[in-house]
Amino acid sequence: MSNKRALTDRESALPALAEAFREHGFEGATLASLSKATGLGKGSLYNFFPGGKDEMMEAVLENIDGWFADAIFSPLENVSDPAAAVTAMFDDVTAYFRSGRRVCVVGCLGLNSSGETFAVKVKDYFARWISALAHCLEVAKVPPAMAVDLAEEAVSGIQGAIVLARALGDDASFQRIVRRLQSTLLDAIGRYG
Amino acid sequence: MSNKRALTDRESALPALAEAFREHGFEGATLASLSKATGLGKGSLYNFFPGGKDEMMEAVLENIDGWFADAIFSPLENVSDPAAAVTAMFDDVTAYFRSGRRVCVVGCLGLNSSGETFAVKVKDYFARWISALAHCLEVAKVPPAMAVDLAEEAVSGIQGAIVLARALGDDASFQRIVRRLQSTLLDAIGRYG
DNA sequence: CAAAGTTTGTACCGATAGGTACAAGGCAAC
DNA sequence: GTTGCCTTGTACCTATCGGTACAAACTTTG
Repeated sequence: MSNKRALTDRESALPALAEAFREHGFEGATLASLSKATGLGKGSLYNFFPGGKDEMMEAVLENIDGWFADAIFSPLENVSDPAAAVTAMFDDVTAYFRSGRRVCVVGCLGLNSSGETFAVKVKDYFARWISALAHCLEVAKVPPAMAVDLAEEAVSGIQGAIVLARALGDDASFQRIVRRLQSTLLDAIGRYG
Repeated sequence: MSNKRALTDRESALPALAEAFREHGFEGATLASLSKATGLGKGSLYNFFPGGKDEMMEAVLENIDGWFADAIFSPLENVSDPAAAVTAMFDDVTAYFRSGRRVCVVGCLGLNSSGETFAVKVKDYFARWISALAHCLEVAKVPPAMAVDLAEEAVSGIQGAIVLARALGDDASFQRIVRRLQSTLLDAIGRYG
């Protein structure tokens, strides 16, 4: 297979690209910084991503979305033990966002106008997260309207915790907030399950 | 007074500057866009803000902080009726952030490395908000540890609501989340007050 | 090894970034 | 009206932006 190498390298550059976008934002990330982050020259970068920065971000979003689909969304959508699934979600999310030290690329994109190009992907990511979590709560017999409300609150709360933890430079606050969100959900599950 | 005009114009440019920084972020806001937003030429901009973009953002932060100090922090710090103060805070915040359509400049600054220059101001803003709100809850006889937790949760929750509402393009979600946060606080006040 | 295709560094492009210099214009005080 | 200060537009600077071109180097295939 002639394109095996190419695809592999393109794929393996994504985490570094994601990290660079996380650190500097989409506008703030220059080709020079992306080149340094990945260890690839400009030539290679444009070889793998002919569409430039836009295509790189697109690929990064796809990659992130894939990770979340596997690690977060699917387990919630195909849940058998809701309480365990919720606990696992919070554990995975805390690890993924490094207790708020790591920023959510998707959330950040939505915040300024440079991300308008990716608006659909951003929206879908959050919509799917909320509906997956709401489904999980409904399986635990939480009334549908309340399930959606709680799911929305939890996803939003995680984003807020990232903002606050970054602003205060204090991941302990992230942990506290997320722990509270988790018990709110577990309480609801316990109440109806 | 010879410098009255100058100071007035500098001050009156701040809202437009803030809006431009909100829309494009700090890195994304170019001098051209700042010039267009304020209606001031480059010459005037550098006359009022010799330090360039950094000084403009500094002034914008100062301005925002002043507004919050007057409208949000002080009423919480010098509270007599905690329930009314909390309700007023949520009303003012909802109006200020236009139900999440408007982004929080301070929160955004904390998210990427371009805001490191302003880290102290960002941190102080959130720290003061949380401690003012916690104080308000303590006046309502909420136990101190719980007051801090609730305050942290509320401030963080507002930031999360902005992120989510922007991402989904749906201010109704902002309203729902903020209403929930408000009742959580009012419940606590009612329970102990 | 030779042929064919991939991957890479380097040099380069026009556009625009943030910032400076400065002369012309506007405005108050006398 | 004239003086002196403040304000402003324009022209200009260098650095860097995202992006292109392309030949050299490397792989893979036979």
